[in-house]
Amino acid sequence: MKVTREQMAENRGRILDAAGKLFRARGFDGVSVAEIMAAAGLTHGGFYGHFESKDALIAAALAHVLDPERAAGRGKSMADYGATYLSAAHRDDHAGGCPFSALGSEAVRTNPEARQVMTDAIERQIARFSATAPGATPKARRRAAIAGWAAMVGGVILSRIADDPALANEILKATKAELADAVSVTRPSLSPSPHGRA
Amino acid sequence: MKVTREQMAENRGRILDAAGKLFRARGFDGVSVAEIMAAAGLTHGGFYGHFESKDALIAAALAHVLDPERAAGRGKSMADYGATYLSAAHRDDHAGGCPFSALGSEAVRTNPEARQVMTDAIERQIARFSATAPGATPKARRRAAIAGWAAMVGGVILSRIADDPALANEILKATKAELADAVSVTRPSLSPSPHGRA
DNA sequence: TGTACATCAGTGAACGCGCGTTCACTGATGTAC
DNA sequence: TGTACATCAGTGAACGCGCGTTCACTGATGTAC
Repeated sequence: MKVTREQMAENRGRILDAAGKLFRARGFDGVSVAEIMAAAGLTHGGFYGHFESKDALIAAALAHVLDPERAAGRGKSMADYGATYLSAAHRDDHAGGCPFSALGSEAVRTNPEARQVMTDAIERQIARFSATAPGATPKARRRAAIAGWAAMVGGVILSRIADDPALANEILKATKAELADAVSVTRPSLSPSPHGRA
Repeated sequence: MKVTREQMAENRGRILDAAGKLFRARGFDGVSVAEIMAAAGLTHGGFYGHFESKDALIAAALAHVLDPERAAGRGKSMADYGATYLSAAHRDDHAGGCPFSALGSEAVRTNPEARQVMTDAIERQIARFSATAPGATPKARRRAAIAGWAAMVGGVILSRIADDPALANEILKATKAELADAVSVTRPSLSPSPHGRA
């Protein structure tokens, strides 16, 4: 049965929402097209009216989740962002959390469209962090932004792998603390009075 | 046709080698039992004489790759280890590289045995890095060891995702440089003359 | 505004395929004498 | 040391299942008049 154009657009959105959550929770290979469609309140046969293939959905779902218009914590500094990112709440929220920590090592092997979507998101994240990262020059701040982003992603992944809750929490806390120090501590450099944010 | 006990042990070793490489290169779901057996020079039917299931192989292959007796760069300081870890050579060597950067986000969803194997390896890595990480106290060094390890894992994963070679290499270089700085730079603290390694 | 009909979003059965796993069989091994 | 035979590692066909994808069909939509 045909459906209104608005209904169809809403259905597409629900497919993307469901795919974004399920992929992050269980991985690209851990979720079937039929499960995603069921989670969106539809039957699997209609899928190919919305997307060309499961691969195309992967790329579209990542673009949906990483949409800069909908990005979480947009006004936050790198330090604040890092504190939230490295929280137990974010670590435990696989389905709703960052796609890089949820799907990072799998994303390496997805299709070129999805890789491109993630590459753009990495560049955007670095550019955003560069504004509030520590350092006397734009170059130094960008460098700190990249290393900080790497520590966040690695920290959450390692914390999620760790079976022992104490170790898992320690990883989060340690990474968060080092990140906070890097941002707040004045690094000794050639110029004794740093020009970066104190 | 039966085979000598030594031959059987060697076959098991070849299965573990092949599984370790193929899983890192293509992911747990991206490789079939038959492919692993073929890579080990055997046919798939014999697999269940060596392992109870594919899940059991995943745990055994991770334990094999992460075996502390065979660990790479055992004598290296955290700084040296990080420089090698964050090299283009390691990033490009998916099959022979670190299982955490190759399989990190998938490992979160594997079986409890495999999780346990990886948890032990994380703890060992932290303990090892703690010996040469920067910091005035054991606590501070352990903290730096954890954050450094997180940055290494995250840095390689992000560099591998990045489709643009310039960005991919920049991520490696930036993370490596920040790590080197953290190790070499004397952090200002309450005590003006730091007790940690200079 | 009301009617007639072409369009097409969604349904659900069916497809072909590859996977993990099982099993009857083979023939070399290694033990008992 | 030599022989007879029970054991069992490896083979390859076969299994059942779930997956991505296709397709004939349905019936509400939305357009042409």
